[in-house]
Amino acid sequence: MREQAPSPAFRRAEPDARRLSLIEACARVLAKNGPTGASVRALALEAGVSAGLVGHYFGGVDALVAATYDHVDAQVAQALDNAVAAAGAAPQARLEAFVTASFTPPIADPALLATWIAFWSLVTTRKDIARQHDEQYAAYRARLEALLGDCGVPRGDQRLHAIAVTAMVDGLWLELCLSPGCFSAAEARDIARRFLATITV
Amino acid sequence: MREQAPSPAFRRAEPDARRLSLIEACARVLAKNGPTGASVRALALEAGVSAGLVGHYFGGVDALVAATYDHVDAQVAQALDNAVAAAGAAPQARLEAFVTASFTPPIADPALLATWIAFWSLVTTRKDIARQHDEQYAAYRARLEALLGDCGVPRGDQRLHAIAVTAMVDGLWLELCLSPGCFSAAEARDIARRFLATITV
DNA sequence: TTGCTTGTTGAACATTCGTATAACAACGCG
DNA sequence: CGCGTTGTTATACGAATGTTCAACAAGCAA
Repeated sequence: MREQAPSPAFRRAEPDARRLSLIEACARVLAKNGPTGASVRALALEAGVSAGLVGHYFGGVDALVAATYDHVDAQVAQALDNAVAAAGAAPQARLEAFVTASFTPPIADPALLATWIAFWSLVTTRKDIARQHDEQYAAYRARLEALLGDCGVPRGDQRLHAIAVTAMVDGLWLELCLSPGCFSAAEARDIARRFLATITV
Repeated sequence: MREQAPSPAFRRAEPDARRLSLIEACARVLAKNGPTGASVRALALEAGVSAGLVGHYFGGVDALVAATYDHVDAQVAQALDNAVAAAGAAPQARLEAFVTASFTPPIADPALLATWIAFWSLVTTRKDIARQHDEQYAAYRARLEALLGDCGVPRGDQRLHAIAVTAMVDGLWLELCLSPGCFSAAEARDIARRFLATITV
């Protein structure tokens, strides 16, 4: 009878896997305790690792928050693409699906908002993060412009209309997360649909 | 020859005046260093008082941030009212002035955004602050509903239209502060004006 | 002037923070 | 099997944090 195999005190992980677990832990901590509670130690505890690893992989909390934003943004983009794909081939339906998906559970989630707010709070202070924000925001608008183009919106009008639609969606999404009782997701969808109708007619 | 009059080591202030100086200091610190840099000591240093006073008047940073939000929000409301008053008597012009004023310097200011973000970061965590947010947001929408009503928008449509306009303004204002290079304040005004035209026609 | 009230300070406290570093151990490789 | 690499931990350290509290002094009243 052998002694019980000594369970490893820790396991090595693929760098990407470890990074991901820290990113997911960061999202959870931000959602639960807000930016104030996102200390190196709290993040490491949530991820089940030692505090040193945060510095080892990201060098600081700010970079981890930026990486978390990037990761969550990619998930949102994926969800939006799925919604568009599920909408079929009609350009109007695809555009509408893209826009209204922001008010459906995977995306309209106060937990996501926490990551967004933590990221926004860094935009003013750090120039590199401001650039990251510009890029990811431009990518969102570019996808929207393409969908608008498919609906027959002239190229010259696409930019401003994309800015308008983005603003509308962001504003509705923000308020839907901040005070869910004020209006419903269905109402947000209605508002967005009516606004799109004024553009793509 | 008398000795130099000993300059007071500190001066007593009216409670309200002291509170106000702390609030203004909080707004400056938030704009400069973000929510992370808004510690009790940093705030007291900026206000030129000892750290103990923050606790004495507000009990903590959170309450001070909430008071700062309240103060800045009142200033914004004042600026909006001024814009409406300066627009004359025509309901359409008054509504347009109310909406587009958000994209003009006193309001469209990244320094203001810092206070907003710090406040938003507390909404999810603290219930009392969530209530404060709901109230101030409802007040904004109520003013907007009144202006919409003056423009002939039926009472039954006012609520949803006010939500829509608020979302549009918030989204444009947010993005204008976060990445000022993406589009101009004049373009934001154009977008808002066109959207209002689809409502009040 | 004298005394009282209380706004204000400054120091002390226990925590918590970020970071650096030495020791450790998991895992691939020979 | 044993070795070396390096991901990981644990510890330690100084700095910064929030909070408390006794002592002080500004300003008013008598």
